[in-house]
Amino acid sequence: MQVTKTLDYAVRSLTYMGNQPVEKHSMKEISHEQHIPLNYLAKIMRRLVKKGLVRSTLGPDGGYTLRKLPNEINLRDVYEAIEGEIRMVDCMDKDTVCALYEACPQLPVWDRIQLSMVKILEDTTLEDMLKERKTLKMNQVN
Amino acid sequence: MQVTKTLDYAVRSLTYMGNQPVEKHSMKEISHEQHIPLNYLAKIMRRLVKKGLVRSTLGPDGGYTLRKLPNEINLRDVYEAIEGEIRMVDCMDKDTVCALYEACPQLPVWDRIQLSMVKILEDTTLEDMLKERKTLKMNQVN
DNA sequence: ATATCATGGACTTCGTGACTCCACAATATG
DNA sequence: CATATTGTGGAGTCACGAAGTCCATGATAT
Repeated sequence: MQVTKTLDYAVRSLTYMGNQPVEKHSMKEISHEQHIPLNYLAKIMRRLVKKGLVRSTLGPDGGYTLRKLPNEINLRDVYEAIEGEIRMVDCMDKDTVCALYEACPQLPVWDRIQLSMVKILEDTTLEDMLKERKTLKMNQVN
Repeated sequence: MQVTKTLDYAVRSLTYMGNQPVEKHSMKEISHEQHIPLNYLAKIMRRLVKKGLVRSTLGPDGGYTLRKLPNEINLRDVYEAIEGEIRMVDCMDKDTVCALYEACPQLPVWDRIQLSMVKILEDTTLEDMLKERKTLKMNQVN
């Protein structure tokens, strides 16, 4: 029930990109600015590319660009790009068979929690997070 | 972000006990009825005893008894007995220092999710789960 | 042609979930 | 009192996945 470092890295990379005026960012830049191990970041970025959240260009002056606007990328997309489908318990997988399924007392609870979690993730875009951060910063200054 | 088997075992043991007319249940009985490895169940029960959810008696005819009524035991108690304090990200730990804490864009989101999860867990008692199960069963029969 | 970027795979390390095993302590019953 | 029956508590095993490293390869701007 914990947020992995990998997911944290992904979110940080994306919010960083969304917050910069420039469009293109090299792995080196992101790695350095966000303190993420370069080689590990490479693996993370590939998943974001595969999911279509980010476009990559090769060669010198290559790098990554957000494929959508920050207000069009929600956290559910990011979560699923990194962790795969959201599933609180294995028996929620339709391929898994559980003898108790029909009468399982727990399932409705985990389902409720999962639904509320998914809703919050869906309702939160990169832009929301960046706005919230700026508000926090202003509060800090005053 | 998954429910561990251990937590599942704990919940199943408790709901099983809460659903039986008898008060006392041996590890053997619970293990057999709920298909939980005996030796592993022993470790789980220890945590429930330590947290005060269950009382244990030794010797022949010994076993475990719920210390409260099923409507007085909520899932948060069970969760924390098994997994410890609920915390989505490590930086929510007050002993952990994070340089970005004040301006972290993600923290509010994980916090919202954690709060909604805790609320659902707190609002759900063993009795709630058992009632829900019975409803499900009836639906199944009809 | 070469330096600079991302890609993709193999590999290592470490922690933890899910167990097992066993010696020990308490206690009910004959 | 002896013994069988129960839970206690600690050590140890095993597999898997998160986190991270390394490197050969492929694309491309200059």
